[in-house]
Amino acid sequence: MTRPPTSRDLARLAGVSQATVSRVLTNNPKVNAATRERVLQVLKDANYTPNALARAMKTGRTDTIGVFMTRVTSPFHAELLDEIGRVLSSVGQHMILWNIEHDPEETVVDVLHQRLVDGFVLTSATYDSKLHTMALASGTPTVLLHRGIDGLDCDQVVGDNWQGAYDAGRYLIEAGHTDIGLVMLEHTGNTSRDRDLGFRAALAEGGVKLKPSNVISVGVPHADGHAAARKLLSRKKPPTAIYTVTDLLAFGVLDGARAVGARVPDDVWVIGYDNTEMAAWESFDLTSVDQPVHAIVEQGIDLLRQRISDPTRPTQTITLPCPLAIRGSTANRH
Amino acid sequence: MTRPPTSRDLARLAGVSQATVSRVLTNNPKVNAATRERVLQVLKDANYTPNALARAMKTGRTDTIGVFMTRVTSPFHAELLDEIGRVLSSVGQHMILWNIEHDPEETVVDVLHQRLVDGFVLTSATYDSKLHTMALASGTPTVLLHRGIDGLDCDQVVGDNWQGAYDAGRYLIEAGHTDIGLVMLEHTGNTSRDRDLGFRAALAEGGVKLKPSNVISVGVPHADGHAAARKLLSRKKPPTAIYTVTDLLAFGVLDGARAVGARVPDDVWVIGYDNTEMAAWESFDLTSVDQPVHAIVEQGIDLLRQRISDPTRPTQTITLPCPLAIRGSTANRH
DNA sequence: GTATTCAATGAATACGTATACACAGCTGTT
DNA sequence: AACAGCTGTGTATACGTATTCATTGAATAC
Repeated sequence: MTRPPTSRDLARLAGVSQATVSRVLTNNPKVNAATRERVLQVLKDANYTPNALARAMKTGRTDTIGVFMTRVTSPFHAELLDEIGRVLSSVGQHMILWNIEHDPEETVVDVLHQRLVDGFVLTSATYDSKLHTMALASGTPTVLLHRGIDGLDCDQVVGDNWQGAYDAGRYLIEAGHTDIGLVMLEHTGNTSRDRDLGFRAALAEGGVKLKPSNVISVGVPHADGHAAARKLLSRKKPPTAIYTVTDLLAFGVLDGARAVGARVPDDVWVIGYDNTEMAAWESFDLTSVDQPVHAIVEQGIDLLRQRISDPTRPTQTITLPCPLAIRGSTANRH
Repeated sequence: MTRPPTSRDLARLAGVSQATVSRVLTNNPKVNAATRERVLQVLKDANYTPNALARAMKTGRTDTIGVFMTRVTSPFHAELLDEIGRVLSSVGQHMILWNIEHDPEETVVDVLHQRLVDGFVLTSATYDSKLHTMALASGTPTVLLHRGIDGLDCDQVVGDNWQGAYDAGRYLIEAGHTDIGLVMLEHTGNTSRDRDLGFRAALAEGGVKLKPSNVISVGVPHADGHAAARKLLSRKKPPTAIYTVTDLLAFGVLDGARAVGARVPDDVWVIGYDNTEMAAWESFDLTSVDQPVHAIVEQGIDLLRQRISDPTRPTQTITLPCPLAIRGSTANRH
């Protein structure tokens, strides 16, 4: 098959007009049942599929959602992407994926005008602030998943980072820890910040002071968690618990602990954030604050689709609870 | 901006015809230099971007590549996806991503006819044999990355799995191992098979017999590697080395070893395949056969683009060497 | 000075679909 | 018997761009 058949070709075959074929395709009720049957048979025989481009040009809808991500190789991001793919597929939408680390900014901005997609999913809003600004300015329906921006007039679905962090802190306090390490991200953003503030709030409420020397700001990679742990645990009097704002950093901390000979949880407890699948691996067996990925994505895509069908509805921010998943890295002390 | 400006709008503004605007956009040389300047200025002022759909319909090219993957959350696949995104972006192509685990088969087949993409990248050819059959039958330019299919008339770029596995086996033999475990995948496919056969060939050549009870076929997940290790290592006389056909399984094996108290590499050596970033983490410190992901993707996309511009050129299969990356999980014995 | 080439541009069309509009045939009401 | 309403269908058009064709004016060649 060199050239795929068009609706006009099939109309001729079925002995009807192109318009009627189109009506059958769009389930237009104004078609005689017998005619519809006949046309459907012809379509099936020809193995016909409408040209998505032509359809999109006419209707202005592409059934495609643009997804912006960073660091696909990071465990949590991979799970997020996987879930986005699952949900979009289940509602019959395609996904165009852009990695804002690789794509030059101009490309990204251009895409907004090209009408290639019906809407945008942004998962790393804080990484590139220009992105959501441009997205909103373009008028394209947009939803922020996982990372939100306070006060932005845009649909958002995020985990309750403050609460999750607070619960983690409270858990440590109740277990009697008083010398606690905090590994946070240097770059500022809602997510990281709340995972920091909530934790501090719990400690303060429990009357535990967080020593400035116990707070370490690092970059994203595993190696940074590793370095932080070495720094914290090679002290004469190391903290008895370390909380990190991502699982990836926690994995690094666990490795760092191993490197300096500190036993987990006997010598030091470790808590991460995200509750990735890997946290359950025996190597890590990591207590972690769970992000309800499925619910975040499901509700986010739902908001997005609502906005696509009705751009005037008021924006909504949904915050979902993040329960603590307790594992061996914080086994109860005796 | 409710409706993005069209080339016709801008033509009016610039005092030229729509055709001239189009000529400027496509770098058609038959435009007066002064006119071109004037039009370009107007385009810039209006922040104009051509409608990608209309352009695609006219030219038959979408500048979009369709990528089919499975298990994005698997470390190697995530790295592969990341690299594909990087390379496509660098050549100005968009990426539509389908996860063939989530997308119903009919959807996948439909997409082939919709002309949404200029070409396909298949990264899990063996997982769903219908996919490449359909892709090729549709006449859409297609390249198989990472997983190839013997004798298929289709561009392919794969690592030399047989050689990589052979080298791994040879490395163990030369270190004096004689009781060796093999953890392979149950489902058949070129990749997994060659990673099996090459390894066996090395052992045979070295005069080492692979006990049937030392060969374990499992599924994909980490947990399966874990179970395999427990089975192998809880024997009265466990093997002194275990080779697995993926890093993910090797991570599971390392965890399993830890669970039964076997020390790595003192009691047992472990070798994986893929050389994922995680293999270098201290938790694992895994010796692994390296897959040249960057080269695979780079050359694969290159083949694909060549085929898009000239569909008649003969297909090509490129096989790239896979060197062994040696780490602590196989520290030299003394 | 006329004929011929050529550069630059506009007018018109096509890509494949969805849909507004027109119209034919039929039913049912008065 | 005439008219309004309804159903089903075809004709024509529009979406926004790229491109063929025709046209114009200028420049070159004799």
